[in-house]
Amino acid sequence: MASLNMSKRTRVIRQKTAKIADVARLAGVSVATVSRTLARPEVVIEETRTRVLAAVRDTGYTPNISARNLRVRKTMVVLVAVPDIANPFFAEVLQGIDDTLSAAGYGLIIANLAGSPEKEARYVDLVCAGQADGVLLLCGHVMRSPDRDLRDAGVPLVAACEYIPRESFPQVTINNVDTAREAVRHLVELGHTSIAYLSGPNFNILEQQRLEGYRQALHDAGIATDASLILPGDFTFRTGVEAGRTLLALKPASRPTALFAANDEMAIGLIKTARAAGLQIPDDLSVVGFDGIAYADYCEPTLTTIVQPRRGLGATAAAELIALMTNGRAEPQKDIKLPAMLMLRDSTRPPRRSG
Amino acid sequence: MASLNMSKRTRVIRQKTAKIADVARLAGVSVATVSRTLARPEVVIEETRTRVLAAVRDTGYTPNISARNLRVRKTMVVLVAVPDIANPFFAEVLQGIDDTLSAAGYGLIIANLAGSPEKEARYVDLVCAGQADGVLLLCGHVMRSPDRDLRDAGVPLVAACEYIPRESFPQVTINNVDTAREAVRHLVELGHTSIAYLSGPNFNILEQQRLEGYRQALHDAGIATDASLILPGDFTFRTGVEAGRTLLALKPASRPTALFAANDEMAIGLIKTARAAGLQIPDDLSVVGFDGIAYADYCEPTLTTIVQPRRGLGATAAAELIALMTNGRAEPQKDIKLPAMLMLRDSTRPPRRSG
DNA sequence: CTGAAAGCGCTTACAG
DNA sequence: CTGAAAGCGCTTACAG
Repeated sequence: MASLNMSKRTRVIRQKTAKIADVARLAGVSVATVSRTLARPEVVIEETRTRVLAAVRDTGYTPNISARNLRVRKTMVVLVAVPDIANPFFAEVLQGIDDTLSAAGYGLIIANLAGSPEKEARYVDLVCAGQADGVLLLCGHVMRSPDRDLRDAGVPLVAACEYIPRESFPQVTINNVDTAREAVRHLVELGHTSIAYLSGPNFNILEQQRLEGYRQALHDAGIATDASLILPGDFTFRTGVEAGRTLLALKPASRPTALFAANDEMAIGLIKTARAAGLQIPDDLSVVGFDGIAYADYCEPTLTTIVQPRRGLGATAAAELIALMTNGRAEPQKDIKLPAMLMLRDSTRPPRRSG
Repeated sequence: MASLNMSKRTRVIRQKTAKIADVARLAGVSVATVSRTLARPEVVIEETRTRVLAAVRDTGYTPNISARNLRVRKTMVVLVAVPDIANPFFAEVLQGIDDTLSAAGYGLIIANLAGSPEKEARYVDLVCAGQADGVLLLCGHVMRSPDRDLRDAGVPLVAACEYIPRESFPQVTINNVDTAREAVRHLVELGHTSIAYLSGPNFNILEQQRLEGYRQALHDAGIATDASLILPGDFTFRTGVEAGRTLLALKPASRPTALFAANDEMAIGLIKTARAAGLQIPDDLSVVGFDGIAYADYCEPTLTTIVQPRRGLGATAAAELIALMTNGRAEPQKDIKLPAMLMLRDSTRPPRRSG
């Protein structure tokens, strides 16, 4: 019994990992040579290289990264600040980031801000302590802690998705104004003249830009903006449902024939509510969303929307950051816009009594 | 002009960060005392502590984590292996993990396996190189590289969501068999006797368990399993749509009156297809899903489904791992089951010609 | 092409 | 209660 226990225990003991000195001893060379062989094999003569590589294999050696990092003052880690990791939109952007970063040998620390200043502060401190070589900001602001600002950390910063005004680091976004304008123009071209807007939260830059695009498109078409057609929302399904109720409460005659929602989730909530009350989509109401989440293609009717290049946004931002971390020097201000696409589906058509 | 350039450049220079020796000098103590003051303040007399803390503040000192890790042989990092980071299901589990881990001071490296053996191997090597203190497996298997197995890394492992058979580390899951059985029993109790099953991929453990639950429930009810009512799927919306078509191709008389889908996405795809062809849900066909994704509450009709405690799964698994990393010793085999809940919504009701 | 040695920034017995 | 010193595992000028 006792011996059985013992054998169970021994399995748990951490295997002592080989260090560079072990490899050197086995290969009969100095640690410097082992290090060189691994870093720049071409600088070592073939015979040595063969011996070292064999010793590496036999010992199962992998370099201790903490030690290397301490020595070269790099971490090979990038911090990615996301507002909410559970949001599928960011999950796909993260995929693009992860692909690019991990291919270049970088690790990824995900800072899920989740609206918590404490978490944000902790992550700022982490970066200031030199735990990351660069930061990718998907959160629409430069992170802060009570007594520090991420800009003081001395590592490159790149923003993506949510543009941060008045900053000099590279930013990778879509043109929200123009794209929103295109979405609304689509409704105008179908013959709609009474077009509502379902907004995001006022303070949000994406909301501000999409609202601006809506305004411009109406202006282009010579349609006056009607403040009563701007419905408040906050990007959640729930506020989409509420906006649907607001719309239903209007007299049919004064009801808009089309609506542009600042994101898909709200659009889908609104459609669901409107249909439940007997409104036909798109016959009675055309709806355009924004984002291109997977569900926009699953719902009933499928949603006409602006599809953002999510993986592309992530991958491009990551590539920018890698360039910065590698060059060590900040580039001149760089503002990269990626194309977004209006995806026509079943939720839009000309108004019933058009022309 | 030149001087303007110069000043722009200097802003970019990395601020030299204070090290422990700087603090020690300023406070007039040894580095050992600074280290102690930070690690165990009570062990230092008040006057010293005050001086050290002031010096820390004045220099803006934060410990270099690579150096500390090298010294104490810890990383304070946990690797989380997820099959697909873009899957909202895992995103929410990740939230629970992140909450628990970051509260305990651990960082999070997300290994997005994405079906790539190369990535998997890279992450295994990373852990074997001592870059993480523990690993959370959400991927249903113990990670491997061509020449290594994660079990050899010598760090604690904990699995969650997808049970891994024949392993001795803690696992945190729901009881898929019993829960699936409960879902099907609900259909039986409504009076259904012809109940189809829309499956996941055969090799997947979750699929196997849910299928088993389906079988048991039918057996409990004295209903013979009909192989023709088991429709193939792979957890994607697309295969849900295909299964919907298969169902529609059947003669109405031989069509099942209810269906249990191994996950929500397939259920929603199937419902959409069935409705488009004129089938009434739930009148002509009752549908139960599995998972409780957000969209199950948005779609039309809302989906009766098994809601998994996603954050709870993540948080519990993280807590287990922390315990293991802290104790340093493996616990006896631990199999934690969290309760999942059948959420009744609008997609189920008694069959038309019941009784 | 290779080795000896310094040093990255910390923590922790060991003395005192 | 505090300090001097060793050492964590690497990389990289500097010689030769």
